[in-house]
Amino acid sequence: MATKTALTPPKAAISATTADRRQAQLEALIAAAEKRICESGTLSLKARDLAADIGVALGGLYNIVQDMDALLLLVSSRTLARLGEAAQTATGHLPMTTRAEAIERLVAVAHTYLAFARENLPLWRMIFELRLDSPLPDWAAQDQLRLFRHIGEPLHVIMPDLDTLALTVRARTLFAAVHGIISIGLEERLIAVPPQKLADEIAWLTRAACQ
Amino acid sequence: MATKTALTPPKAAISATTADRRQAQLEALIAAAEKRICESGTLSLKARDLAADIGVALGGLYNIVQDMDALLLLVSSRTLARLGEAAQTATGHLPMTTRAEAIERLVAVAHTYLAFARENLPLWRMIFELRLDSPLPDWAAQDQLRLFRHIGEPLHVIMPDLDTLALTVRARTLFAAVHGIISIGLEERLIAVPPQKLADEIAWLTRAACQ
DNA sequence: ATAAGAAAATGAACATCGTTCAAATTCATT
DNA sequence: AATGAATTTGAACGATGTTCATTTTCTTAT
Repeated sequence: MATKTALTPPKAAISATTADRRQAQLEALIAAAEKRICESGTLSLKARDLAADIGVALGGLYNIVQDMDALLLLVSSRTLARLGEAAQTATGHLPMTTRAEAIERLVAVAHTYLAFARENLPLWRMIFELRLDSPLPDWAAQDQLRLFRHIGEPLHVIMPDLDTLALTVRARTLFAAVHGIISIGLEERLIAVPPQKLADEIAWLTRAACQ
Repeated sequence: MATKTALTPPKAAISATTADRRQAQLEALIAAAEKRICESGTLSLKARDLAADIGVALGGLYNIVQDMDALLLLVSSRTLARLGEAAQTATGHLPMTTRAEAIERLVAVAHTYLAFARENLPLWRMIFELRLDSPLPDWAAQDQLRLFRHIGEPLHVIMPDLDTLALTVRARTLFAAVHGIISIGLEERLIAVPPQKLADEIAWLTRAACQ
């Protein structure tokens, strides 16, 4: 398989069209999955529907993607990338030279996270519902770690005494706390913080954690 | 059905044995489900296995319980009850007359929650993974609301200025924050707080929120 | 005690899934 | 135009939760 492909490097044009078709199929598949997840939730995402969406036989899905989990991981990665862009455009320009500025930037990051979760609820849920059998691939791990700079950098200004390790732990604690409030809040569980109070409570907690 | 049973109150002995058998079956079913969840996780809980466990035909399950979700709700309720007992025995005796005492009691409640989640991981996860189609029954709602007194009472001492509504919201915020830290932490996700630092970080956040 | 009738238990059948794989089809090269 | 490889197909498989006609058990009245 891999050796065969390696033996035909001169025929670049043909190899390219084949590979490009696969890539196009993959992107169509990811797009179809995203659309269906947004419209009906991850739970009702069905292999047969996706195959029909992109005009491929049922079994053809498994030529494009290893299995359903692999597809969900790709969707997840794309969602995380969009979250990163949202954080960058919404908070990247905010100053954080002073401690007070850094705190407000952290509040802004948290609010951006809330807004993103609200506007992408099914896709956002999927990220945390996904339970992989195999270990997380490196590229997916990098996706997640990169996002933490949006928390780590302001936090470094706010808590300058903490060493790198302690700062990492503290960033994760703060993220998990805010995530918990949003997660339970947007699930509209019985014991959830009411939706219209989420932003205030998140700001309160973030500021309290920074004092 | 219900009218029939109501029409035979004098035959208490017979009615009782029939009803008692159902109750015994139900309890056996719940116990079997708990055991299987603890051993292999909620995901691999199968109707056929449970039927075999309690010595009933596959279809017989649906004479005992409406469907799988109803069973999971019963298991969930039982787990919440045990969590309530754990909180009561571990923190019920701690003083909370002064503000400092109330804060430490809140930290103790959070640590009890962490310990319970650790020791009952699959059952504890199930509570939050459960997504019901039908609305939560009242008795299940009461199960959850009752638990919040363990947070609300100390919090009332710590934040005496807050009215009842604000206090409820604040209690839910604090719970959700701590829950988020534990939830992500015990899932051992990439971005989780490391397990051995969970207790410290939870204590830090709880105290920070109370200053 | 026994038969009739009600209640409960049974397990085969159904609809839905994700996934596989032998067969058919398409494509590229000679 | 033919040959051989690569790709696509969709029927089939094994699980799974749930249903329901049939069988079995139990209760009650004679």
